[in-house]
Amino acid sequence: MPIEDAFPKPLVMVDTALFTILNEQLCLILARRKEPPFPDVLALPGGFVHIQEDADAEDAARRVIRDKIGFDAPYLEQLYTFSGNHRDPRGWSVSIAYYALVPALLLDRSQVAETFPADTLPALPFDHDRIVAKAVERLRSKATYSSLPAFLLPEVFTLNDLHCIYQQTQGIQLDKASFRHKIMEQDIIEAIPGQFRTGAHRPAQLYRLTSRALTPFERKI
Amino acid sequence: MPIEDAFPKPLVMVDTALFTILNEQLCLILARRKEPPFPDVLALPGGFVHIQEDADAEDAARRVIRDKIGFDAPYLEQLYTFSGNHRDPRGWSVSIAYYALVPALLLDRSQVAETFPADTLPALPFDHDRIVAKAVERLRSKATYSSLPAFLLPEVFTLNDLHCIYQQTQGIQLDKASFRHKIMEQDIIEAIPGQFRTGAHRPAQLYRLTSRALTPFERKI
DNA sequence: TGAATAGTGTCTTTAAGACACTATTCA
DNA sequence: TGAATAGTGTCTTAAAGACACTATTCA
Repeated sequence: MPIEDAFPKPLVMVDTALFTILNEQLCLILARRKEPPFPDVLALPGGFVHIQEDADAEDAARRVIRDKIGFDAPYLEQLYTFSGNHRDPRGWSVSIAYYALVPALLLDRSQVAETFPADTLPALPFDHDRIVAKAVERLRSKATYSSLPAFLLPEVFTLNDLHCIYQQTQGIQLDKASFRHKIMEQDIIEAIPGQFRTGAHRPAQLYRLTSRALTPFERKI
Repeated sequence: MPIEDAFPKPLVMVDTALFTILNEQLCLILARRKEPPFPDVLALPGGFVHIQEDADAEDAARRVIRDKIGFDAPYLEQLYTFSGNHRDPRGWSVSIAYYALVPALLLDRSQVAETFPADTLPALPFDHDRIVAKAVERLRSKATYSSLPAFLLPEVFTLNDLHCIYQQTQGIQLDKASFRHKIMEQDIIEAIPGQFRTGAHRPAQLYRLTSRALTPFERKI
């Protein structure tokens, strides 16, 4: 018997924390479970790794997310791996958790998703509350020193939109002038020449990200 | 058939990057593999998760480390989970990677460990070079804004020891006076009253950590 | 006393934060 | 013209970095 078959194998799944901003609130997308255990209960979207189908765990997470919202999330990152005998009644399990950021605008078209404010979630099965806590912590932390919050916005946005999203992800007020100075120093966004959002009052310059990848800053925003 | 048995399970293992400082160089502890594949090859210490024995993956990592160096590492943290079909010839596998910091002093007593400078490692099997790269990156990053490097020192040390270890983990020179000012502001260490390291010249005040836990700083060191 | 390590004071430069100011649009 | 949003200039405070200085021990 090969050595690797001498050890009973744990269950291996991925779970995803999908963030979006709705009504100026940080929200999570939950899915109603179809299978036991906990059928019909709201939980983080997730599922078993399919070793014939998925190239790796990140691929499995992408599949889960596509099944749920119908498209790929603009930002996806591995969060943490949760494991042990007590987190799932089916036995010793490993959940490779991911978090992703989804602009609310893209979401409106798909009807499946149920969103809940991150600070008033329903009771979650398994250890999904631990996963959520860790995801929120990571998001808040990276929001202070990277372009991460910009992935919650559509491709084109104003400096005011960006200012608001940084405040919402961090949960604090940021001085408007200082925020603008610092963002412009970071070279993460560029003005779209001649394009403005018009509305009730003075038109606002439109911007886009200079890079599709996450950019860390030297200092906090 | 329960739904969870409908999916073939991946192999699940833990791998550990064990850091220490030897001759003022950042080093890793490697183990000679006993089983196929790659028997007798140097690799990161690791092994399958034992679901009857290990409470969770971190527990498995602690077991692997104890087997290797004979005691628990003062600092242990989950690093990243590597997965996929191509990283192990035995099939689709998941490796939950951890990194740990071990003071060289403790290490000298145990004979088993083979240490290598982190920048001149031998060729490693599987994707262990990726694991090492990620571990070094994490260590360097956390060294800039936390008490992490202190876990490479014995419990009692001088400010000069600490200064050196911060320079070695970050790979840059740090001004002595500025370093001392900033460390003392962080309240992570306390002088041991009346205790000094005597030697060739002026005796140096001895210090210890105020907390056994990692302390993050507001700003970079 | 001078070589070696330990430890401190202070000046300059740079960044952070606060806040008041100007600009442009529409009703 | 005044209300609303957009965008800028500048002053004060605090932190970062550089560097010269003092202190203590032993040979």
